[in-house]
Amino acid sequence: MSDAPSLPIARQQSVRLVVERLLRDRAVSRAELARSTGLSKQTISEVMRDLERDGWVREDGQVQGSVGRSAVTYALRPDAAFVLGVDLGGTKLHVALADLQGEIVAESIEPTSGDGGAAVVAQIGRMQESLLQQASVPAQRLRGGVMGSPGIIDPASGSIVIAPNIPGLDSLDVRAALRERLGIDVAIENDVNLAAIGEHWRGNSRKARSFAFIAVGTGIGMGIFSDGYLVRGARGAAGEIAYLPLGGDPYDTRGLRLGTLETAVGSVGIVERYLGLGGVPGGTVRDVFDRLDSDEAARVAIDEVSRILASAILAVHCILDSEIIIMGGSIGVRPELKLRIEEYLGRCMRQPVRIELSALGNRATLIGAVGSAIDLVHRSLFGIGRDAGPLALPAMATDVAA
Amino acid sequence: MSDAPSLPIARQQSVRLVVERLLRDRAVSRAELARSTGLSKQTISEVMRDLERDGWVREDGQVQGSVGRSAVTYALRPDAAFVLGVDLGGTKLHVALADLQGEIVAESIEPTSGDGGAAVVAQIGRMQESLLQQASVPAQRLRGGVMGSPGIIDPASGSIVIAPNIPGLDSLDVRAALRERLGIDVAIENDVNLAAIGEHWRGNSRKARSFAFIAVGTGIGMGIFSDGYLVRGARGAAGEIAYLPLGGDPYDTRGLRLGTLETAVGSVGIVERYLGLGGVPGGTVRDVFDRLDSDEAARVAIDEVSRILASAILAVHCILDSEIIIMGGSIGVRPELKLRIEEYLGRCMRQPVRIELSALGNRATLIGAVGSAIDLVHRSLFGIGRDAGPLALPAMATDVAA
DNA sequence: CCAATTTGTCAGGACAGCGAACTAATGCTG
DNA sequence: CAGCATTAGTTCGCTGTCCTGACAAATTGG
Repeated sequence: MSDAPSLPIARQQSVRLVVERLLRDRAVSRAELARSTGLSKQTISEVMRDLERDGWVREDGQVQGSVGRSAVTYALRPDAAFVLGVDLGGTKLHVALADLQGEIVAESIEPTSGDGGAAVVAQIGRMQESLLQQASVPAQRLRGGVMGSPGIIDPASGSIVIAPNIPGLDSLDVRAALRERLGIDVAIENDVNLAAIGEHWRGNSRKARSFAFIAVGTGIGMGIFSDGYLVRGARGAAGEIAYLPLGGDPYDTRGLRLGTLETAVGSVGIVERYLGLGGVPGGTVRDVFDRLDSDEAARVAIDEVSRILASAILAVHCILDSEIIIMGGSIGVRPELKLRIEEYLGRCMRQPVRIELSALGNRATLIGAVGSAIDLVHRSLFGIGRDAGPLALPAMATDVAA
Repeated sequence: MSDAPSLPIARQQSVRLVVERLLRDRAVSRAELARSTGLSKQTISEVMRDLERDGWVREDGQVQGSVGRSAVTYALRPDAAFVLGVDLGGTKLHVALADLQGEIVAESIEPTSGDGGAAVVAQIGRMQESLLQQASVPAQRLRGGVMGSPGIIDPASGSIVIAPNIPGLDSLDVRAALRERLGIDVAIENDVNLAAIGEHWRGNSRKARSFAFIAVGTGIGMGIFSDGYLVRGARGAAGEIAYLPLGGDPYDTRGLRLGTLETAVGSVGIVERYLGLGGVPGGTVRDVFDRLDSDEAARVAIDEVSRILASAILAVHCILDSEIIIMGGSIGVRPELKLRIEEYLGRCMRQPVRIELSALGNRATLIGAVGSAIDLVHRSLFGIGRDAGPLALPAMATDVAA
């Protein structure tokens, strides 16, 4: 905090090099730091003295080299700062408090307030205070946060353009309101994009620099990583595959309104399809899946949905050449669906793309929010990867690439 | 050249700041540089003295401020270094020699040698020597090059994985062979990607940070920019929209082999479609377009192609949220096609994406190669934007964003 | 217990960058 | 036309980072 603004450029650079190294390996000795950064031993000593004085690092054990004096190793203090991750859904509001290592120290879920944007901001504020108290974290240690929300977020301003589920959220300057109420800067990002970030950080696409996360549930959406960077698009609407012209006629007015693909494979579409095939009325998507083995209509319906999803994945893969596709969302994580999609993919691709189920399930957005928040805090404190835009996450804590 | 390796980090940083500013505005005074970089006047003076001594910049006129002493302005010397741009097509080989400002000082076209990869490399070598002589440029001033080729280029190694038109090119280490023969480092990139870079640099998408360049000709391909970066994909196959599951059945074996979309709207597909509608046999795509007003079969055929292309553009736009779509390639640049596509887009999108024709035509790849080569040389000389991968072009000369 | 090796600190020097004072050039004004 | 305000660019002295080299401290192996 006190160092970033005032320190001269040269020292900032040195600090940055040291911190970047410390982010990769938990415990590093001063001598090792000197070797790997190319700085001299004294420079390292000085930097470490300052970092330790300000509470950013601490001694963390020793290391016995085969011969010679043993070295004291240093590690970042996970409790040097904390971040807030928020998953704002239409029905549930999930807030987590985590330290700089990504360890969640407190979290809570509440039904989302139905009284509009300002009430939701106040609710988040109350939950934040409760979590801070619960984990005995002083408020000034909280250094930033990220909130995921359905809808479209303008990449330039970071404000919500379209918020489908929460009335009055798009008319409010949520970011300013959150800063006012919480006392920290909170970046806002599309929930599916954050889920993709979560899977990249702690999930099933950790090693992939190019992948897509497809969420199939009530609606359908996608988060895209390309070369390790989140793809947002010109207006923050990249990955809105609800409107893909597959599974129906894109010139139909209904597809124009709700999205052709979403109409075909969203939860409403699946149930309608099942009924159209003579299925038993009065059930949900869950029931359709449960009847897969006994009910021919269910089998055919899910088969058709899988076929459409496979062609959507083919389309995505053609355009993005992703290394892996992660399936998420309440419907997307069903293994029965994955099996069928893989079968169809085998019939329309020479080298079918790898499909994996989300490892984080309904926590993906929350974990992505925490990960992004940690990255943002690192960036603001040490200027790491400052050339990259916010939430680009190329130098993320777990990114092992040199 | 001689400065980059030996200079201390702080000075390199200063030089980099100065050069980045000079790349944006042609002529800048020292006082202005001091203000915009935040460095002190003396530091600027010293940096400029060194740069001028080494031949990178020169005095370039004066400027009259409304009041006060007039300032001497400096500009980068365009002739400080030269680059080679190569467009390697299946039938034509196009090579250009350009200075650091992107001014092409000599260029030539030859039929591509039919004797395979090694012969092509030798041919490029001969053309390079001829161009250097023609423009009286000493060989040591040539500092780098970029070559565009159809096929898939591995993003990690930069070598050609699949080269459809030139036999023996994929088995050869083209990059090493070119370095050996030309004496410079030559990066290789997909031709459509380079065309997209060309349009971004000097064409119709100059201000767009997210756009797609779609080339429709014998085949169909796409180059993608997202947030100012070229999207390559995991294996360099991003933008291979030939396989999009539109305009046909993706589970058909023919679509699997040739690509569903390409089968439908490639030149062969257009002619076949025209014949199937009862058109006059024995013509080319050009003839079909020429008969648009007189021949009902031609009108319907082009209409259907436009409808399919519109849905492809819709698919691309859903996934990428591009600001603008540039149409290129021998078929893609036809205004008749653009008109019809726009009509269909108006019927399947609430806010139709902007469509523009390529401003560079069949020179797009060559110009993109020159632009990337200049960017690479800037990068290697001054370490500009070193965090970004090769050819990412975020700090390109014409990029006005701060 | 000593030699070898590695860790970490203590000086001294080199140098980039800054601030302030100063000189130089230009336009405006009385 | 002289003087003043303003801007451009230089010289000088200072601060602070970083490096080299020497040295003390700690640890292992013989």
